[in-house]
Amino acid sequence: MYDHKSIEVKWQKYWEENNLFKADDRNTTKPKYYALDMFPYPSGAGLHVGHPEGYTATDIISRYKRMNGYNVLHPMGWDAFGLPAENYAIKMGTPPEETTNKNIATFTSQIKSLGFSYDWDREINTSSPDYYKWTQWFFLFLYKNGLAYKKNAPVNWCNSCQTVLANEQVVNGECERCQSEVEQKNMNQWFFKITEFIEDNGETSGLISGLDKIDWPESTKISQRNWIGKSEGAEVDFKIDDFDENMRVFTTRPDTLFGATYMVLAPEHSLVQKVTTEEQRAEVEKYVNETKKKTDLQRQEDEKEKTGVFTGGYAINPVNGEKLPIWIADYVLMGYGTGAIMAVPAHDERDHDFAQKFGLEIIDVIGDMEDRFQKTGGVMKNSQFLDGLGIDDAIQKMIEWLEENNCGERKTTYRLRDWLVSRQRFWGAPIPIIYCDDCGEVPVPEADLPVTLPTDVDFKPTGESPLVGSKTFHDVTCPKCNKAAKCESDTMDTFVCSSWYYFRFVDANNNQEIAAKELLNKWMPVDLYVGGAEHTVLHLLYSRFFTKALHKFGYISCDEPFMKLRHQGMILAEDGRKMSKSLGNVINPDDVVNEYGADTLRMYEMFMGPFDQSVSWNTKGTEGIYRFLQRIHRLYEEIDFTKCDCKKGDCSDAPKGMPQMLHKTIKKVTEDIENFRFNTAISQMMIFINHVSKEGTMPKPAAEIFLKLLSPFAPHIAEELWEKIGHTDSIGKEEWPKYVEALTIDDEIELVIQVNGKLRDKFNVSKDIPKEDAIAQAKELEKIQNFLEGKKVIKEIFVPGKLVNLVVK
RNA sequence: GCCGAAGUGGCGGAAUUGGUAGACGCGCGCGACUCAAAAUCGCGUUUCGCAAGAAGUGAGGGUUCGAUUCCCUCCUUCGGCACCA
Repeated sequence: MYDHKSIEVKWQKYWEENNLFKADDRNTTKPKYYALDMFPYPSGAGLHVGHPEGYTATDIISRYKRMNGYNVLHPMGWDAFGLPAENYAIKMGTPPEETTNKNIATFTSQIKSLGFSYDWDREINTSSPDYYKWTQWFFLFLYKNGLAYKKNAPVNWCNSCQTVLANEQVVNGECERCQSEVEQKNMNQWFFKITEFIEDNGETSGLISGLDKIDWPESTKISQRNWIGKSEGAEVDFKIDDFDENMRVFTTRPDTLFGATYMVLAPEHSLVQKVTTEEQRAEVEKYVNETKKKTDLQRQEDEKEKTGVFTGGYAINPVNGEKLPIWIADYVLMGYGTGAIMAVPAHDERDHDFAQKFGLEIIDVIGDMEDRFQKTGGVMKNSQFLDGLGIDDAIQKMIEWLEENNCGERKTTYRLRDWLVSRQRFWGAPIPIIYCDDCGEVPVPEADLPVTLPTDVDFKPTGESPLVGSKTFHDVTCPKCNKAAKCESDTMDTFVCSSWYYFRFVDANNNQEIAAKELLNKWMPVDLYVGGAEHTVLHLLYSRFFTKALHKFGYISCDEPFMKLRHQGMILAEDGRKMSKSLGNVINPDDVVNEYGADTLRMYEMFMGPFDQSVSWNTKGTEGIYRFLQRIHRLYEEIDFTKCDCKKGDCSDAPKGMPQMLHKTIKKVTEDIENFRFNTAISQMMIFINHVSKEGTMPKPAAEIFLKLLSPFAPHIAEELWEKIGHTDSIGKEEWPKYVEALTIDDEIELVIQVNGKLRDKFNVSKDIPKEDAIAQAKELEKIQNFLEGKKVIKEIFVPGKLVNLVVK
């Protein structure tokens, strides 16, 4: 009987006691393989069935790679800082540390019950001082190299969470966490200079070009490129009429400069006051104030209808001296380009809408276009020295002209801004900076790290970090002059902690350095990284930035962290909706493990559908897998190997199609694992077992090979049956089976006969049948003759080993 | 609006250097075993049709001896971005 409970406990214990999954730091002969999961946030809800999907995939690969002779690093840890634990503290008074540790304990036992081959000696927890000491070290590393700086800046402020958010955490003008409206607020905040690495930086490949050398889903790369948002064009100076001052604009279409008919400033632009005339002042101020009150969300709601006000001022077009009225409008954003534009209503859709609404002039400067707003096709007109040129040539010529005449220059602009990392929260890594009245901003000396979180804290949010209220934390002495000073009271965005954790795994217990250099160079980069697609921009972009920073300053030799990336699809509830507590449709992995076992859960999640696709859970499907495992178990109990009469280890002399079935299975499973097609690997194993059941016999070598193929997917039952058929050591130590290509091809094939491309008949024949014989035999067939009657065969097509197609008329 | 992914039986899905559409699993039907049930095993299961046969991979066209696969037009769903000049 297949007793999954006792089997799974038995082998998990065996693996642990025999230290089977330790990555070997000292081995120099085996090639290394670093297989990494996105480490989870240990939430109070416990493990979700979505977690083991990715974990099973990396576990299959890890076990497979070990059997192929690799030295595998496969670690797990906890992304443990974050708001939920702190919010719980606010509500219930329980310290976040306590909540977090409790959740970690739950996650640990849940994950361990699934039999993943993690090297638990390297377990990390971002909220432990042993870890965040190095997060703080990383901050100082960036600071010392000019990549971390403080500035007063308008920031996204969530009034409900009482903290600043990164641009990436603002979704539709709302806080991604609590969905309350996000306000703009000026605050003094820490930033990381991610923009330094957009383009190649010395020897270090940039965030854009680096994408070309990594094996990631194309859609993820495109998202990253879009997020970076590179635009090439020019900045152009327009003289302001009556003032000795320039208004600088950014444009990607300098070719359309002769078509500019008005100018627009963002309402927050510093020139607004200056250019506004007395007659227009009241109206302008009213508009500016209205805009200030509007949140991003409201601005988006108004998207359809353009609004704006004429300032009364004029600017001079540098190419033709035209006087252009200067307007203010909120469709021009202060945060992008220069916060000012030249408007070309003939060739920009937004400017066109605006000009139509306010009756402004529209001058066409490109003819023969399919779409006037597209940058394709067309010939310049009404543009003096550009007339007759194509758009691309005109852009180049105009930029040259601007540069020669000192009124503009070539310019590339990016959407990506520097990363704002300050958070006014408690449950995060404290920023290791001290403010001294005499010495100013002083980094905490490395020897004094970690700056630990205090315990005398009131968690109620005040708009300042709860750390401000802690006497023990806040009051310190200046490391330079020893006078009384204040410690920075903000903590770091939790994304900082999770952007470098994969470096820590290579040397997780080192208390001298972030990780020993030789181990960084031994294990990095990560060979395979698996996790949800929701981290497409944030986490992955930040991690790449950190890697590039370390590379640039000589700490590591790779400049991309994750060579191969795969996303798992989402697992939906049986009803096709997202699993959620409120809908009551959540599947708890513990229940599945309890009822059917870890092997069933693992295999079912791999069998559900293509790995990267969302699929609905189906309880009947888990039963199907359970039945499959029971069937295997029964087969191995009942089968009598003494009946097997083949002598060779690869079963090439076994009877009844067994060699082909076996070698096809080895080939299919091997290739499917390599290509992340776990669902079809499993179906091939089912085909194999169906075949064997039908035959009622299986040669022993085939039985052994099959268990090896099964072992990465369902390791517990594989170990158990491996023992049952007489082995004393772990199946994980075996070598991965090899297939013989010639044995994967059946001697006899089913030759398909088509008439006019339609299947009419088929017959079994040797795979090597020559064309003439095949066609002659096909024509003999009764069914085929019926179709040929009274007609003429005008063409005969033969695909060796596959089909004959007779074209008749 | 833009970018991306995807549309195949009752369901999840398989098959793409163009070559038997529906592998494998679920569900369902029939049968065997059983006093009975469960489990298990066997057979069947795209639709219409008694059959021969016909239709069929979101819709419509095209290329081809042959298209789920390639090309064009369109529709739908999901995911991401969103006044980025």
